[in-house]
Amino acid sequence: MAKIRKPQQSRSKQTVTSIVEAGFIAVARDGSDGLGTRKVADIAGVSVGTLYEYFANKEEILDAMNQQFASDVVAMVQPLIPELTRMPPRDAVRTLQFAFRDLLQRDNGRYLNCARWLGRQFPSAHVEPVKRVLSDLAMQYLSHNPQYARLPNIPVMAYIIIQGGIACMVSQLSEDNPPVSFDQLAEGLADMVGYMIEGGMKATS
Amino acid sequence: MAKIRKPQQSRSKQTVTSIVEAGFIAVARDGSDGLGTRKVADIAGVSVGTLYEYFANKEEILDAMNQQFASDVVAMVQPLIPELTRMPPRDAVRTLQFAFRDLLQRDNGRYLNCARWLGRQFPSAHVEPVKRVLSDLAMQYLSHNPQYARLPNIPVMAYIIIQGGIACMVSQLSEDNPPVSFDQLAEGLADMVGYMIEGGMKATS
Amino acid sequence: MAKIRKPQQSRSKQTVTSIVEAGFIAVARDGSDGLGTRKVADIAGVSVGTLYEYFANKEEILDAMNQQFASDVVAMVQPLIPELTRMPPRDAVRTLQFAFRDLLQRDNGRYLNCARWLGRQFPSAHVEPVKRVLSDLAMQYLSHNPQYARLPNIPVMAYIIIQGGIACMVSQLSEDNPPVSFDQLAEGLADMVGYMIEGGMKATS
Amino acid sequence: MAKIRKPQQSRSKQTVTSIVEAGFIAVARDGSDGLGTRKVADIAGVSVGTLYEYFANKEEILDAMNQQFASDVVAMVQPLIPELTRMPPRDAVRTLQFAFRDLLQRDNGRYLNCARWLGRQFPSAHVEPVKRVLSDLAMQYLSHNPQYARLPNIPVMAYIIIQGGIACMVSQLSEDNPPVSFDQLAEGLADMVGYMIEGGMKATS
DNA sequence: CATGAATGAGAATTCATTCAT
DNA sequence: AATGAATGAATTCTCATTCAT
Repeated sequence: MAKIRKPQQSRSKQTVTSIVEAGFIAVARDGSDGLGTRKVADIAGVSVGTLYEYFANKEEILDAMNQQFASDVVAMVQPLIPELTRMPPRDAVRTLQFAFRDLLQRDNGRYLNCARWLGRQFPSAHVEPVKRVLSDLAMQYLSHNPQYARLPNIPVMAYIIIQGGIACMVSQLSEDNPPVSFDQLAEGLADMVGYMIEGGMKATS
Repeated sequence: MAKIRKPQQSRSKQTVTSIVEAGFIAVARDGSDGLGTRKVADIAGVSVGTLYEYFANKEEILDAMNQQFASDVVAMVQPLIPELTRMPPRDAVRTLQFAFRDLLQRDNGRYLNCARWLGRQFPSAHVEPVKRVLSDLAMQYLSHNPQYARLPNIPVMAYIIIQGGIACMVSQLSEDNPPVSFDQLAEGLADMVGYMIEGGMKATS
Repeated sequence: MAKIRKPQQSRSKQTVTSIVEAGFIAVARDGSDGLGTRKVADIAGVSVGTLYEYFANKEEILDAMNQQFASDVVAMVQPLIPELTRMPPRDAVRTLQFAFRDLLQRDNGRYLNCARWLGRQFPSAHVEPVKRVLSDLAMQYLSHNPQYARLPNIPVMAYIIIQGGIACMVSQLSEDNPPVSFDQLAEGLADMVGYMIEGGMKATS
Repeated sequence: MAKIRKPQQSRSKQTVTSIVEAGFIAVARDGSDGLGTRKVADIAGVSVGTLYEYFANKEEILDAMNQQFASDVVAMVQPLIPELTRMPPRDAVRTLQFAFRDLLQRDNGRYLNCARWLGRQFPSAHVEPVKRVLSDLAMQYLSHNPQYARLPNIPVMAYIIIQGGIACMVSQLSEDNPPVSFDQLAEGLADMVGYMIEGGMKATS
């Protein structure tokens, strides 16, 4: 039953890390077919057996990758919150986008490739912390800028901006000949949020 | 080498159709694992051998599915254009969204499931006609509503609306407990476009 | 679901046969480790894939072997019944034992090796027909020799003779230097049954 | 090469014991798949490394289990001999059977499970001492009851009774719905021996 | 002495593709 | 044209055994 060992020595902790690492490299290299256990083990420089010492199956590797992504997102957003809350919406959106792009492109586009190839099976679980930090950001932003609190449909608009915004960024960054540059996209999204807020404010005034 | 026959007789054409059909059914039933050649052949009611008479490999079936999707999109949008061009932006966006939802959900969510499970490998090729018809729609809309032609950044905004909008819809329709209803989403996107246009118009006036 | 094809062409029926055949050969050659899918496929002269066309898994091959054994036992006992019922008990037991030995040693000890190596997992299922034919034999013997019907404990004695007798034969035939010869064993068992009947008859007279 | 230590200290002896113990527990729990080195080591509460300090390989653990079984049989039979030699045959057989059943069922059916799952590979070696004690029993019985010494075929009959009797007991105790109870079986075997002796005596008188 | 991380050959099973009929 | 039997490389996962610490 309790067959998977939690790493107890520092050597084994390193092994776990290198396997997850290898998972990212494999996806980056070979797309959605890259997550073969053999391939991952090879890249990690360990044997298949070792891989299975720490992960019950293929799935769990993907889970670990997810988890790492989620915590990296949190680690990126969290410290930005104070800064963002002091910006006007447009600037905040722009700033967040560039930060997000950097995250997506970090380590040879590690996360970008996952989003690209693994689609829906990538952010399968572990999205909770991400939702929490984004929700936290929204809350703090509103309490620092209470004038926006009377905007209508905040949850819906947030859903659109987040889901749509991320999709746009992933799409743009993945395309070989993107019809719009990332800067244009960022500016566009910022404008869009700006207009939306201005429009929404007027509508409820 | 030139082994794949182009179907020239009606029976053959029917076979090809049923294979592509089977592809959709398979994905709907078994997700991303559904596209096994055996499974598809079984569902189509033909033998594996027959399948390979018409498709050189697995890939080509997916291609054909893509192609059908693309032409269905075109077939859906094309006839709507005259109607849409006569609507105010908000209504046009809303109408388009509902039409798109119907398309995604047609035949037991055939296309929705493809977008859901096959991710980026689904709209791999054959997007050209889709781009063309959307671009056509935009052109015609602008020539019927010339006042919007001076909006800034139309291509960028279109990119955002289309990529982001589709992603939002697919996401919303795929979720088990979506945090926002489809109607709310449609209204939100419509508002967003509305605000954007109003804002953009003012900015350039 | 219905993935395993029932052989429809004569070629495939031959394939199934040769796979089961190979199962027996493999066990005879390599003991309990012989039932590897690869090994069996090799011996059968087919590829692993082909093996899995007809058997869902390893288990099913063993099942088929069982089934064949069971039907061979029935085919051996059935036609002997008329003859056996006309013999005195001692002779009947002896005759049956030699028939059984021949069956166990047929085809290079095919069944003997299975009993030897696979132990309890061999006669896992499909024993029903065997039980039926033995019970049939007993019935017919008693109705032809009604004087024995008043023997006490017939079911218990039958259990002992059958289970014990088979175990003795398998054991004797498997040993490299058996302490008793098969003929001695046969004679001994026959005597034992004889004494038992005589004793039992006297006890109830 | 001479790597395996003979346990010389009491702690080591305890370790060896607990490993063999674990072997029995593992088989009882998981059947023939239970004898994995990992599993045994876990149950024994030692590491795999330690296991290999005392046993060169899996085989040797099984050997040790065999050996223990053999010595337990001897330890059970030996002290019964004086008592048994003073009983009439029927009682002696019955007594021995119940003693044997107790041994098979001891410690949650430890030995019964081994006989059940490991089949022929269980009493692989180390049967010599068992044979010796049984032969000793027979000798002593005959010298205390010399009237039976003129029975014909004593070795053959003994073979049948022992091999057949054990098989019957293991079979009966292993079955979920045994067609005969253990008591019936014991009585039946006792009767059988009784009849055999009576018959045999008469035959040679 | 003891540990447990690491190994890697090998097992079962799948699946895209080919080919004889 | 159509069939479906056959293929075999590739994949996931296991387990007896070794070895550095």
